[in-house]
Amino acid sequence: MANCIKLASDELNELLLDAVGRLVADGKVPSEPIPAFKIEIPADKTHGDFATNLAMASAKAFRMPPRNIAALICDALVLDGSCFERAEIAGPGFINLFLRRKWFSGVVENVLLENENYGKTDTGKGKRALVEFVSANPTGPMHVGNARGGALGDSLAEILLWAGYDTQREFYINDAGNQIEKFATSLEVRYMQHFDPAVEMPEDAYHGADITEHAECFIAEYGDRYVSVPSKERRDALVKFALPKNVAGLERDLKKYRIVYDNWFSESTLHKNGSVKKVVEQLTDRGYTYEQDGAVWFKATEFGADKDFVLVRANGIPTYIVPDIAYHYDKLVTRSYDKAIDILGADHHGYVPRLKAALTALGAPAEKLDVVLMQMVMLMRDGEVVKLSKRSGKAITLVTLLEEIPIDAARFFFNTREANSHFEFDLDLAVEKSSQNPVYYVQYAHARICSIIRNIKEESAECAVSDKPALDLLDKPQEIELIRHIAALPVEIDAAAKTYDPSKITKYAAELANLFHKFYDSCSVKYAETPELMQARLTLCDAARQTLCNTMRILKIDCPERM
RNA sequence: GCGCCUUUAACUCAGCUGGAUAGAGUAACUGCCUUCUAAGCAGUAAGCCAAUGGUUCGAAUCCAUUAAGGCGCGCCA
Repeated sequence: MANCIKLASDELNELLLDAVGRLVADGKVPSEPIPAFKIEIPADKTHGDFATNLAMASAKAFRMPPRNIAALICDALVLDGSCFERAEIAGPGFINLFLRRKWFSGVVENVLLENENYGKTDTGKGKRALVEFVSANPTGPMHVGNARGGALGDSLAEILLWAGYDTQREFYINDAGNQIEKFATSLEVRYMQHFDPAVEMPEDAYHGADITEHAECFIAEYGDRYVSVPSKERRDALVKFALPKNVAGLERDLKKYRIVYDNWFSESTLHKNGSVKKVVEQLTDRGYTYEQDGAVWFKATEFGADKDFVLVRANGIPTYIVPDIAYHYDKLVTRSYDKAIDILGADHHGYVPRLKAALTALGAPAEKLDVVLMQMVMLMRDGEVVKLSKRSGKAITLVTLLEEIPIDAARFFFNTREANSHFEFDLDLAVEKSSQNPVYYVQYAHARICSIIRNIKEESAECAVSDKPALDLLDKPQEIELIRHIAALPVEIDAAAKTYDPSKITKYAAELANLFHKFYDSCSVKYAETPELMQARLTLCDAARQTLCNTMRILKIDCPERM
């Protein structure tokens, strides 16, 4: 039987329910429904391995003081044959439970049995999930916000995989619509400027150097062949030339960031196969649209949104949200994912209810769409905010960022905060004093463990005194603490998957590293009192290494064996 | 004006669907390498949990109001 916190917690839940059931049967407490109660892991270790507020939560229902109820429950608890050794009453009526020594040895054995799979759960078994993230505009380079979204989305997808979901990563390419028109205009102007400097770039077009480069490459290949053709032909040629290069660039840069997508989904396919048109038609057929000032509006307020919005402009061109609706309809209905997750910037928050309203109106299961809103990244340099501006061409791009700071650091750092918190990214700190970054602390722990194992294996070939290490020799507080935390990985992964929060995993990793460093400091492996103890500790080191390595694999961070 | 997010130590942030003396990392100060990696460990100092009311056995956590900051509210995406 695999030992982990999750199973112990489940077992405790049953034991408690049994005990209360007996009390009710014996008439010691009134026959009332048992109120919801919590089983938690106390922060203070003297409060046991688990604690429950059952007695306090049921005080009202049983009309008795919490401590009296706690005493009755403790008497009625049958711990024989369970993984618990004893129960104590504490504070205002908490019941604290202590695990048996043997349980801890089981944890270590289990990690080494499961190895690179330790931590995986089957919570999402049989369910398909899609995580869409970054989906940066292909008209220009990616910015720092995309760096956060990338680290977040990619780690989240990995967490879902570990939690048992059949998960895919997807990038949505906005290769149609107004942005592409603007892209075309920008390219066209740069192209024409080469032959006639008097041509001016509109204020709202893209002024970046990348546009000029594209134009120059185009000229190198085609020369003035497109100067005197109709504008449409020229624009199409330029876009057809530059856009695939940009998309390939996105793919290449993201790969450098260790992000590889399962799907690249083109918006243009939704136009070509008629899905976009169908959205408007279907909403109209169902009577959810109306005309006003020559535009087609969707009655979003009938589906819980704050206001109606335009689907088709007076000029006959649909707004950006129509292909988005078609796209999400495709995820939820055509491809029928059980879970579709979008990672979006917080500036999209008003847009989410509208999208969902339209999906609901189309009969799609909008509740299967979960949007993780990510707050802005504030870049700080010299104590001042660095403003991001795509137009100025001077914005810090993802590529520049990754040239400045190690990828390990970036991926870890962006996942140290919840998506929902504003992120202050100190460039000076990340660049100059990168050793302060917690990622090094975690990697150092891994390298240290490897070093210990390496040393012992080199020096004493006979380090294995028996096939089955005497793991119950591990009883120092630092050893127990370490094991307890190792045992928590599967719960932590489930929690991260449930709340869509990879920062739980970075916190877990940092805590694990910390507990290892403490263990290292007080429990020598090489100079253990007996060979048996040395072997037991060596085994624990290996389990800690494996656990640390697994969390770092989730975050796609290197596990260095030497530092 | 309306909506979303934020406000906890000097700085950056945790605090899990209300629970036991409010935590961590930086920065500051003090110890610890003639033994496995000191990128480490141990310790000290540092808080009116933005403010005020409310809900109850119990609130940093839930509710209301206020204040400060960020972001939205387009026939832009």
